[in-house]
Amino acid sequence: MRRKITLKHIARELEVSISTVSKALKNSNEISRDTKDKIQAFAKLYNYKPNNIAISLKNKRTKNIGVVIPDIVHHFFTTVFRGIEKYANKRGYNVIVCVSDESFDREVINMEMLANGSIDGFIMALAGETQLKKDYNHLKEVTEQGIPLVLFDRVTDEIRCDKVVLNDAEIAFEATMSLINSGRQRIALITTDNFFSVSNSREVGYRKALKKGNIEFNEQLVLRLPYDEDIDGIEPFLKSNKIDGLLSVNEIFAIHCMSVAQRLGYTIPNDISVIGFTDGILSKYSTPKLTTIAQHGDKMGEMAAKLLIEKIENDFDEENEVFTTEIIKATLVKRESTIN
Amino acid sequence: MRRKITLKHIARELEVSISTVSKALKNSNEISRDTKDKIQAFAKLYNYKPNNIAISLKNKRTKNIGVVIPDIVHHFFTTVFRGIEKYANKRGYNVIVCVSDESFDREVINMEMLANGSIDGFIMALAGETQLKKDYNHLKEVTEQGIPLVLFDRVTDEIRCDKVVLNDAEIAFEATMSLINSGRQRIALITTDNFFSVSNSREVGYRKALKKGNIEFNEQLVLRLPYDEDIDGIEPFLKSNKIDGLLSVNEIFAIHCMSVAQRLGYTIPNDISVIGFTDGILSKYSTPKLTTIAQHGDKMGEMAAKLLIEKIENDFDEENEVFTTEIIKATLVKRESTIN
DNA sequence: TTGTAGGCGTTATCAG
DNA sequence: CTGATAACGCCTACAA
Repeated sequence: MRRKITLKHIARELEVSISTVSKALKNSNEISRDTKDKIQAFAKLYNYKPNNIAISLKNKRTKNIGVVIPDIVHHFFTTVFRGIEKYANKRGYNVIVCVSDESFDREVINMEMLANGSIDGFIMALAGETQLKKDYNHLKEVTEQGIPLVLFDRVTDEIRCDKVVLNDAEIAFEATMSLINSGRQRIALITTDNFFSVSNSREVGYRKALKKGNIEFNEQLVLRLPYDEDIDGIEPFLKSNKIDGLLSVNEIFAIHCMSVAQRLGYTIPNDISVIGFTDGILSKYSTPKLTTIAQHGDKMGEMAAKLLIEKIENDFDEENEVFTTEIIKATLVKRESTIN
Repeated sequence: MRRKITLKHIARELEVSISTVSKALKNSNEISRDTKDKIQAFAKLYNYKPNNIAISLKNKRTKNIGVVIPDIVHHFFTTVFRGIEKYANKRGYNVIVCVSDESFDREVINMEMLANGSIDGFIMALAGETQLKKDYNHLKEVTEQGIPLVLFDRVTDEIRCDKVVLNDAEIAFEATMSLINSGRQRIALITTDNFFSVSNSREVGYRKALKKGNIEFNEQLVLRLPYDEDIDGIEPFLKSNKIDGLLSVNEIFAIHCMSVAQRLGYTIPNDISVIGFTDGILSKYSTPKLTTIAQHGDKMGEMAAKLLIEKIENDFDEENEVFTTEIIKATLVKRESTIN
C-alpha cells in the first residue's frame, strides 16, 4: 500500500528543502531548471498531489459548498441539486449535502457542523418546520460570521442574503388564467397547509387570476392538505365539490386528482382540466399527460451556485454589501390534461 | 461581522497558554476547576467551535465520505443516497456527492479531486461508460492508497473491496416465475443494451425462470433499449409481438409499456401483466398501479455506509484484509398490473 | 538559486 | 496545574 506522498518525503528523498520542492512544483523561476526537472520528475513518478486539507487550512478556503435541503427524494430538489453540483464542479468546488428532512433541529445541527470550517458557503432551502417556527437564528449566526449564504425556493425576508426564487405568484396567475380562458369557472386549488412561502405565493396568484376573471374566490374550492404524500383528502373533496378546473401546488396531488376524477367518471381535460406544479416524471408518464409548471430546478441551482461562488471569491467591502434576488421564470408546459 | 474565534484568541484574551485553553475545553483534569470555568465560560460566550479543517489535518481524518454516482435525478440512486446520508450523519460523517453523469472521465476526475485528503472513503456505483470500458485503474489507485471503497449496485469483480448488491438474478427469476405461475406464456423482457452488470443479472434470472417453466427463450421477446428515457422502441415492439406478460428492468419502460399497451386496446393485467424494477413514485401513481420490484435503496445505502465507516474506523491489518459482499434482498410489491 | 522560519488551528508530549 | 514545543502538510517572506 503506497501511502500518499508529501513535500517532505520528496525533500528528504532528493536532499533539498521542503520549500525548494514546493517552489519547484509550482514552476517558480527562483529554482534552477535542473532542480525543477529533477523534482518534477520525481513528483510525477510518485504521483504527488498536494493535500487539500493542508491547503484549506492555509488558505482558509475549502472549495466546498454546503447544500442543505429538506429532502433529496423529491424531483424538484434533486434537479436543483444537479444544477448546483454541475456548476460548482465546473468552478472546482465540491458539494457537501445535508438533508434536513423538514426538521428545524436537523437543519441547525447540519449547518453548525458545516460552518466550522468545512465549507466556504451555503446554499439552502428552508425546512418546513423552520418556516413554521420562523426561527432563523442559525442563518443569522452563519451570515454574521461572514459565511456567504444563498437561499432558494423556500426563502425568508428576515435574512439578508442572495436569493433565488421562482415567479410563483406570476406563474400561478398565468396558469389559472389559462384555465379561465378555456372556459373554466369552478377552479379548485390543491395546496399544502404548512406555511411554505411558495404555497402562499401560488395561492396569491390563483386568487388574483380569479379576481381578474370576475370569479369569486370560494374557500370551499381550496383543499389544504398537510403534506406531500397525504392524499386521502382528495377523494371526498372531489366528490363533494363540482369543479371543472384544478391547480395543484405539486405533481403528486395533481396526478392523484386525475386518477380519482377519472374513477369518478370525469373525463380529463373535458370535464376537468388539471395543471400541476413541478415538471417531473410523473407528469410526463401519466395518462393523460399532465400539463404542468416547469420550475427549472437546474437553472435555479446553477444560479444559486453562481451567486454563491461570486460572493465567496469576491471579497466584497463588508458593510455595504449588495444582495440580489434572482427570479427564475417558470414555464407552463401544456400537455393533455388541459384544453388546447 | 464576528469572525470565528480560535484557541489563540481565547488564550490571548485570558492570558493563558493555548495548550491550557485546549485542555480546559476538553475538561482535562490537568487543569484547575477555576481556570476551566473561566475558559469554558469565555468560550461559550464567544461561541467557540473547533475548526474542522485543523482537526482533519491533525488527525488525518476528515469525517467526510465521498459518494460518486452516475445520476442523482433517478429514484433508485436518490434513495440509496438518502440511506447513506442518514446513516453517515448519525455517525458524525458528512457526505460529499459527485455525479459522474455516466461518464468515465468525470468519474475519474471526481475521484482524484476527492482522494487528495478531502474524504476518508468512497461509496460509489460505476458509471455506464466505466462498465463498458472496463477500465478500473482509478479504483485501483484509490484502494492502493489505502482509501476504503464500497461499491454498490453497479459493481465489478475486478476490484477487491466491499460491495453491496441486490439479488438481481434471484428477484428477476421470482418475478418471472410469478408471471408464469399466473398462466403467462409469452413474457417479454425490456432491458437496456449497455452492459450494466445489473441488467445482465436480471436477464439471467428471467431466462432461468423461463427454463424452469419450460418456456423456450425467444430473443424476439427481448427489447434492448439504449437508455433510460429512450422509449420510442416500445410501441413497434408491442405492435409486432404478441405478449401476455412483461418484465422491465426499470419503471419508466414499464409505465410506458402499460400506457402504449392500453392505447393499443389491451387491458392490464388481464391481457398483459406487467412487472417493473424500482419501486418509485411512478409505480405508485400509475393507472393501474404497477407491480414492482422494490430495491430498497435506503437499505443499500445504509449498508454501504455502515461497511465503509467500519473500514474507516477499524485499522485492519493491511495484507489479509477481508472484503464482504452484502446482498440486499429485493421484494416484489404486488399492485394492480399483475393478477392476484 | 536555495533554505530558514513562521504560520494556518489543533492536539499531544513532556518539562517545569 | 500550566506552558513550551513539535507536529499534521503546505505556503511564502525573507535571509543567505
